[in-house]
Amino acid sequence: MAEKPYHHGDLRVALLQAAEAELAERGMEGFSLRSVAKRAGVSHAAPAHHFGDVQGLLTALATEGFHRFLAAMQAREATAVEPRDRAVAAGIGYLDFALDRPTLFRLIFSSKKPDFGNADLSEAGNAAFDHLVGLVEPLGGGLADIAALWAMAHGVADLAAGQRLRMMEGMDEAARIEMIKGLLRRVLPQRQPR
Amino acid sequence: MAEKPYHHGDLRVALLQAAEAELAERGMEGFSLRSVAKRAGVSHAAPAHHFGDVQGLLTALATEGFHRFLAAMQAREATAVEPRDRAVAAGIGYLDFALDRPTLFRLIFSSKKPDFGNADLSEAGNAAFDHLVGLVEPLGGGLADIAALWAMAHGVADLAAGQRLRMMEGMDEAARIEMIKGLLRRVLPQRQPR
DNA sequence: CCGCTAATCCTGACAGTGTAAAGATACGAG
DNA sequence: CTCGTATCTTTACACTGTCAGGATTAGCGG
Repeated sequence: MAEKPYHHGDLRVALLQAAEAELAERGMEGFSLRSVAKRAGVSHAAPAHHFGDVQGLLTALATEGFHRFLAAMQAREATAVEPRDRAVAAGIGYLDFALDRPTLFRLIFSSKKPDFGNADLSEAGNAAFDHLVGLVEPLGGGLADIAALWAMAHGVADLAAGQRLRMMEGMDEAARIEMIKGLLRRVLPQRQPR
Repeated sequence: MAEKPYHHGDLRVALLQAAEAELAERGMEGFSLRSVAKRAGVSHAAPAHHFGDVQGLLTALATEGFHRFLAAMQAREATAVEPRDRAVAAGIGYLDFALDRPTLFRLIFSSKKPDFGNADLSEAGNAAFDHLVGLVEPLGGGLADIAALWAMAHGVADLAAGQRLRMMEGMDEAARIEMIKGLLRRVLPQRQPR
């Protein structure tokens, strides 16, 4: 158990953790590769070997971000059984992720730094999208219904991540969730009349 | 008419134009103050006198961005008369702005670089928000209805700005607009029954 | 028209950034 | 045990934002 072993042993995941912490603290704008390396206790050029350049690091981080994003939706869905309730719950999970990790949310949806042509990242993103599609399907929804749920969930989440929903700040969490659920229900396909 | 007058004469607006062009070409991430200065044909330290630092420049640019954002909504509203149609049209204008100037849209809604505590910027942002509120008011809508319209319009616009709405890319503009109008109508307060 | 102040712009410097090249170290297969 | 190779460090370079100080000129009272 040397103080400073020349070989870290698990630098790749250590760098990803450090990058996420750095992103959470200093934000997407003030993100620094050298600072990430310092946080991981390693020289500033060490990340290059694992990720190539900063884009490679952020691409890997975004991939992990999409996995957590999907997990956040699924966690909320587990509390519901009816298809409509599950779709609404997924929207709440969408918001959860944006509130818990706003910078990761921005890295995934509003940044151009990751390489979205990367196979792993693309796959992770498609998985999240396909999951949303699968939620609308049992409701007999079409393309417009998928877009509706997605846009509403994303709109709420992105505004919340940017702290642009001051109207929500005065409410306690339960009331806030109930209000968002109401918004999401508006856009779901209505039960067929008759 | 000297070749290079020592005093530019109108450097402030020239820098703002250069900054906007730079933002459109290289994106929010690769934005460089020195490059903006070079584009305006001026030394790298010249902007400091007019804007202080890069945050000052981006704050001024964001302020102008909010004005154009509001104008984009109003331009679409002019084509409608009914209150409901006006609210829907505003949503289309929201999308117009995000598609025409995605990086400016991101500067305003997804960046932390501008100083949103700045009086001018704050006022410009509030004006846009207040305008949205004024659109929902004649519909008898409450707080939830404002949030609904805002979130739906913002969700569509932000996804479009990030080119995450591939389902829309195959459609011609008229069909796309008609689809978005349908999404926006979903969230507006329904006509009171009876 | 003169002269002075203040606004405007430039030059030079510094710390910090990402990345590439080359050297140091240690792991693991043979 | 040896040696190739993966891993990490050191060094260097161009670029960034910001600051200090100097150069230029516009504006204006006299």
